Amino acid sequence: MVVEQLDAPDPEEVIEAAKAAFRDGAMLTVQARCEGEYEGRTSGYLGPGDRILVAKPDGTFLVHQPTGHKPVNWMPGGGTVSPRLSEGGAARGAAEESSGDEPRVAVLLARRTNPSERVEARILDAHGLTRFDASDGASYEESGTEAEMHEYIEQNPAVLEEGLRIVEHERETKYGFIDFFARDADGVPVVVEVKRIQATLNHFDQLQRYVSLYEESEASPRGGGVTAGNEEVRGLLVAPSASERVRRALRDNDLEFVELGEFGTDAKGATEAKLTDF
Amino acid sequence: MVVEQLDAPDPEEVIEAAKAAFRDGAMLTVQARCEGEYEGRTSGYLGPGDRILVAKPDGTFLVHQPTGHKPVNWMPGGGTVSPRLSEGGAARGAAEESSGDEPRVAVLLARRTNPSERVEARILDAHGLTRFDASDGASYEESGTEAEMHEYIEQNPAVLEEGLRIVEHERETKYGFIDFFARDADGVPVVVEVKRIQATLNHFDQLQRYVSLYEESEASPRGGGVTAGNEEVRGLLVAPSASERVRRALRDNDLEFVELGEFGTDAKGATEAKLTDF
DNA sequence: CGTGCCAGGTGCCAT
DNA sequence: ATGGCACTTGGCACG
Repeated sequence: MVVEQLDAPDPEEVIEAAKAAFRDGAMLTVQARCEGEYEGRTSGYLGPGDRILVAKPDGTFLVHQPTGHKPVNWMPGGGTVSPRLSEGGAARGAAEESSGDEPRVAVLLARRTNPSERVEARILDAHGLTRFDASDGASYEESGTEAEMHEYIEQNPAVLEEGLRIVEHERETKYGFIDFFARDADGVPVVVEVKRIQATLNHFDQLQRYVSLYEESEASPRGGGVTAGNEEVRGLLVAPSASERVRRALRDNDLEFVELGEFGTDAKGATEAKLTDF
Repeated sequence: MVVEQLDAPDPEEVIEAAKAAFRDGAMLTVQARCEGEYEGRTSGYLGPGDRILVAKPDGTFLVHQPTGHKPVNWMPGGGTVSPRLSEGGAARGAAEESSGDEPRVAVLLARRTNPSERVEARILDAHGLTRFDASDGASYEESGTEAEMHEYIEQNPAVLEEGLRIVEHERETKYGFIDFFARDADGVPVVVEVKRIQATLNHFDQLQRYVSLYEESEASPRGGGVTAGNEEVRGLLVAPSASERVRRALRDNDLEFVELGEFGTDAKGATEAKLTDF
């Protein structure tokens, strides 16, 4: 049996099922009305409502509200999720609990260290529970990444500029990594920063950091010359597009923008994915 | 009935349940062996394996493998998820499908525009399905955010430096937003960038951008003076910590680092959360 | 709607 | 472990 479902389990059943699932390395899904609490890098509280809880064998824990892409609360893998029975009432403070005979509720507590943090979900009403003995050996294969864009540029530096010669890829410098260090047709050094998406001000920042570094570090060994020699380093920001703010920032700082989109589909045999389009 | 569970539903049942759930604005969870495919900002493929699929009424769609915090495939809200029956076989290419009498499989297709992208999950074997008519009016309340750190600094500018006076919060400039614009005890202008976490090179970049901008924009109206007057602007990066690289970058560019952690727990009545510590 | 920027960012890979 | 950086980043706030 790959899955095992419980309908409206009581707290004890939730705890039992959760313990068994974690013991056996199964995934657990619970549909429930619950409260949530997080304490760690920040802290927060989520009042009662209907959510889906997911616990994975690697310690991952997710609390999903009915809307939104991100879990409202979560714990990355590496820690542990421990189920336990607790007194009813709000997670907020014990003061609200008046009498001692409140109904017991199931609690899922996810913890980890480094950073030290915890998520607690108090299951006020479990509507459904599913245990899933999942087995998955596949891993996601992606293409169209910036790494591929780098390869494409390295193979076809002329798409950036005629006569450009790539000297080094991922050059490490005192302040960070330059995507490409190159020289133009006249031998002038060129620092290249590549972005797969529309360029932002932070991307401009990066390029500016690398270029000003280069100016410094290469100018200093000259010694004698005052602000000598090598203002002649160029900076290229390569991206499919850029906002006007970014273009102006580049211009004002004597940096250049190279528009490059649809890499890999230009020169080579392209027009392939168009068939499954609609 | 808040939840409705199906055990090992056949493809037709999956489609029916999915249609009904989407029509009624319910959340859908499916435990299944499936393939995944994404096409949009990049493209990618995920071979067969056991995963949990979650579809929300707002168009959110998630594919979760047995490990990892992030869904392996997903679609943010705003689009639509549409269920449909399709021929069996790999999503990879129609060429692999030899005969026409393959078993039909249920497919969940999530799409949106702007950006145009789609995720397709081909459900090869549905182990379990749960429909959840969830109702959740609560929203997450968080504290310890950078916004609160800003408030704290605005109330207690002396924690940054004795005699510092905050002039403006969130000042907009030509290239972006300065967290604080201030003046020190001598009236010298100070640009302040605040980070809640360990400072990174990008954070240094931001501060550097704002400072050099200030130097420019204030120097130009002076007109006559050659590189006149106002090199005298200071830049402060405020964060709980910073790597050595960042500290050096700051030093080399005549910017300053102010270590500030545990904001709000210093001056005020603190030592509160320590009780629920273990 | 785009632009800028924070996020409990997360994940990957390097030293 | 720490650091630098991309990410189908997502999300919010503001012009």
